[in-house]
Amino acid sequence: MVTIKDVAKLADVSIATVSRVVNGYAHVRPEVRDAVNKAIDTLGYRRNGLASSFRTQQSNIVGVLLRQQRTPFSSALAYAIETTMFDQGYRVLLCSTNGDAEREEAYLETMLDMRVQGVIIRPSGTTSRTTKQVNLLRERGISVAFVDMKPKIPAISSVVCDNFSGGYQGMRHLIELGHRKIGVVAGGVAQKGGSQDVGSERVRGIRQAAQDLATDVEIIFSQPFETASFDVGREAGAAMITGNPSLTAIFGTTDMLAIGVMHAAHALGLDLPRDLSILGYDGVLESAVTFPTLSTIAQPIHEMGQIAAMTLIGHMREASNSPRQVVLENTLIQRASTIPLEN
Amino acid sequence: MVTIKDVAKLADVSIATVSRVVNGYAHVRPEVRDAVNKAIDTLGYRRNGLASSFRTQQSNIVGVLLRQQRTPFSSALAYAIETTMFDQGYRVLLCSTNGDAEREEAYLETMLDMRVQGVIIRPSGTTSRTTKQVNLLRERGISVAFVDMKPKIPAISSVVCDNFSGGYQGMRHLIELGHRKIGVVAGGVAQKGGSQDVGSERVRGIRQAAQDLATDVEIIFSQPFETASFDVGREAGAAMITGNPSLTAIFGTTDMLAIGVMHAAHALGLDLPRDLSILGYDGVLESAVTFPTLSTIAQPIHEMGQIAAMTLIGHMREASNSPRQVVLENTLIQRASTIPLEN
DNA sequence: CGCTATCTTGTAAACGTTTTCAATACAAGA
DNA sequence: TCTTGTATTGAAAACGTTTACAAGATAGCG
Repeated sequence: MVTIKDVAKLADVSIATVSRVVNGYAHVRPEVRDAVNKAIDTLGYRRNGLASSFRTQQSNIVGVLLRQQRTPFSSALAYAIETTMFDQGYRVLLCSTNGDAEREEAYLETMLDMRVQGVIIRPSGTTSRTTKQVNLLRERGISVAFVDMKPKIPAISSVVCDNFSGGYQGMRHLIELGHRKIGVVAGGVAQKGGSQDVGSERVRGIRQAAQDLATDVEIIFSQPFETASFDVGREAGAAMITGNPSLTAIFGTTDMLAIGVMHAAHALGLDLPRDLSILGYDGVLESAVTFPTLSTIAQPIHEMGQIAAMTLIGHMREASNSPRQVVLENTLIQRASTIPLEN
Repeated sequence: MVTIKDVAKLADVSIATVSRVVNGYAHVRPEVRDAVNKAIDTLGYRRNGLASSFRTQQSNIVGVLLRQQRTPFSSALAYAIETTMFDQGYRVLLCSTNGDAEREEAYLETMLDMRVQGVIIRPSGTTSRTTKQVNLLRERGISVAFVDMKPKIPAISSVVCDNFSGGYQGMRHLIELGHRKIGVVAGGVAQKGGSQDVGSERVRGIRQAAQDLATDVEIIFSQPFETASFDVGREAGAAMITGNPSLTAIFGTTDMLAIGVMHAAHALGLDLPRDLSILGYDGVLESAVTFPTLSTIAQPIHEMGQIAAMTLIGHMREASNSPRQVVLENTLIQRASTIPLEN
């Protein structure tokens, strides 16, 4: 393996000069620079990143810890973060833990080991473990940012969507369409009672909208599910529809949930959207391909990832940057699954 | 930051001994070992991974280069690779390039810089660039494995599905159901004429099955699309259905394509699956949530990722391992979208 | 021409670890 | 007791870079 020394020898300069050329520093005579570059080309020299990372104690790597289950949302978010980081010269160590404590532990060690410059965490609902992890990271001077969940410790930057407002908007949409008897299949709700999780927030928004906007609205809630999968949606949807035949709309607090409900409705022979309006939440790819296409409260997933990445980078580059809490708005995408109530 | 020296001083041993303890080598007296461990705990010492990676020139990181567009398939594959690698003690540098040459270049440099131990590549159809990249990697002694595409260079291990057989199976399924006039919306076909790409293979299988299994089958092919998205499927599906009203089945060579076709059919007022059977290919999550649920030729995505990872690890640990070409079978998942032809 | 400021370059010292080599201690066998 | 082999340990040399410091060269200025 050809090292800086070989280049120095061939170009007849010192290794310091080669290093300066490689790193693009000023104060190198053009002839010398050219000679060095020629030597580099001749030998096919390539800086040993392990050595330079070691020397500078900078890895240019950031960890992305995705605790929640692998979902379309997660992967879209990861992708947004990765590309943004890439453009800023950072590389991403992706850590999908599925909430497995052991795996988290190991990943955290890797990150510490690699001296990652920063970490973006999408925490799951339960945060006791998270807090400990975050403290460990910050003790070592590693910047941390949260995405999709507000931290309990306010000293940490975060980027979240306003799930309360999103729930509110969704409910308003349904009410404005004339629906008065509305089912809500709620998922993504932390079981430990932490009320900051996205699911609970959405439900809060839904409640508030019902209270604000119409006196005659009746909401039927499913039990609050922790997981928000297609299967959960299908089962809860089936139960809800058969148990409450007079429902005219169902709001799933997740697209996958809503899609599950849609299937249940189909299976029960309902004609969608005529017999039942269905509204989702997330705006993931899948919501665009259902039949009928799913109206949904869309999250700006890409923007979330982007802003989270840029925020973290801000902290990494300037440790004194004060933390900031970014809240993004969700927006209703009206597609075919929600229609006005026929009287 | 506390280093091995601090530990050595506190435990009153040499740094060599500390290193031995940290790395779990034999030949350390139990008392000494305990003393060192105590010192480590007291000081909160943690090995500097950058330093040890540098010293050993081993990063324990593998690159995963996903060239093709971000799709459910891609992310499922990435996840499978990541978890397998994790279990084997490796970490993954995820490189989504979307086929952007500049991005690929930069990622490749990062990988070389970081001295990744190996790289898994899912190449896109066009392989001229790939070949150059692979050579560059191998020159530096970095193991390479392909996933989802056979390499032109046979010296490289690969894991692929038998797309020919998959196409064949799909066609057989439709023929056995009695369909004789079948549309094929073909995507994922490399434009450069390389016939080894998955799309072309599937089409070959389809052709062969038609030839083998029935004399009276008529196939209407769409143009071969490079992308295999929902939108492409919808448009091609609409054109195909309106242009050939007597079709009784359509085979999309990708789930997203088939889902697009399904939408087109819905939009044209067809009653699915009665009026038209639709078959997909991939077995991604989305195929299970359509209405009607999509019959599909499922790829063992997780297994592919897993085997690719293990194969690469094999090469990394034992450079003399001879390359192997693994071919996995696709299997038909019959759901609701394909039904026997009513006479 | 001499002085000073600025450019350019090289020397050498880190960075924190792993690992080779040699030295010591100790136990077992003769 | 002497020898020999083995277990345990430490000293010191890497690994390839970056960078502080110093020194020499050059240019600008009076």
